[in-house]
Amino acid sequence: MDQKQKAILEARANVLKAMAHPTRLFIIEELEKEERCVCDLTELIGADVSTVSKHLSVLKQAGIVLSDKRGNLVFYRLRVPCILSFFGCVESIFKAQAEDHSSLVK
Amino acid sequence: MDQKQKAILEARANVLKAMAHPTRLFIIEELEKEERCVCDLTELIGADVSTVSKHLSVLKQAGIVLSDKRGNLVFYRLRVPCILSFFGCVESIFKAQAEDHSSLVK
DNA sequence: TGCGTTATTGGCAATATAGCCAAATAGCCA
DNA sequence: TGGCTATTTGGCTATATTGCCAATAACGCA
Repeated sequence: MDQKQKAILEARANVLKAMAHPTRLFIIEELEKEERCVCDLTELIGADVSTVSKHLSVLKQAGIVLSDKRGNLVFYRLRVPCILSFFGCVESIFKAQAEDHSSLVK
Repeated sequence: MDQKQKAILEARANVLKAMAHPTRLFIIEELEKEERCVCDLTELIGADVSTVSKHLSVLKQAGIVLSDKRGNLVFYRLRVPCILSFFGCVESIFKAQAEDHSSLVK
């Protein structure tokens, strides 16, 4: 693992780490539909505003979302449209697990 | 966020969390090429065997890899082939970041 | 059987993360 | 300006993660 490769792997890991939380995945799914203000997301998530704000800042730091202040509200949106296409693969992991279990039952 | 959705998001987050470490991403890349024993991976990574073993067990727990003991060696391989296709999207995040920076410089 | 090799597990210290409350900040409008 | 709303930040505690060393387990071979 040379230095350059290490840097690439760290950068990728940072993006994944930012996504690796249920609340943040939820936010990503919501923003996939349309941009949202912090207040809407807070309502949907049902946690403290400060908690939601911190999750958003993690996503922003990782380059996953962009924010846009308009008047009193801050709107967030996805920076790249592809994030969710990620999950075809993740789902195939679950499928493989299910198959393994069913073969145990046989 | 109902209970069912929450469970799905948690399951996905677990897979991402398992991937979200430079060493584990490296392992995934190596296993994409071919299966590997713990000793080879340890050599390539340059950490303590116990550390590598624990990373592997995180990947296994998450359903990302499978292991196979043959004689004295334990070989690991990817459970699903698509893991790395993940990164087209991640890379597009970096690209977007680079573009933003260059537009600042203008 | 006993030794050397490979891998996993337990335990520990250092560090990072999550979520809440409270305080600070920013913008609107009367 | 003063008060109201929306958001971010600081501070705290609880919990999780990382990586090393030491101990244990599993296997092959002399």
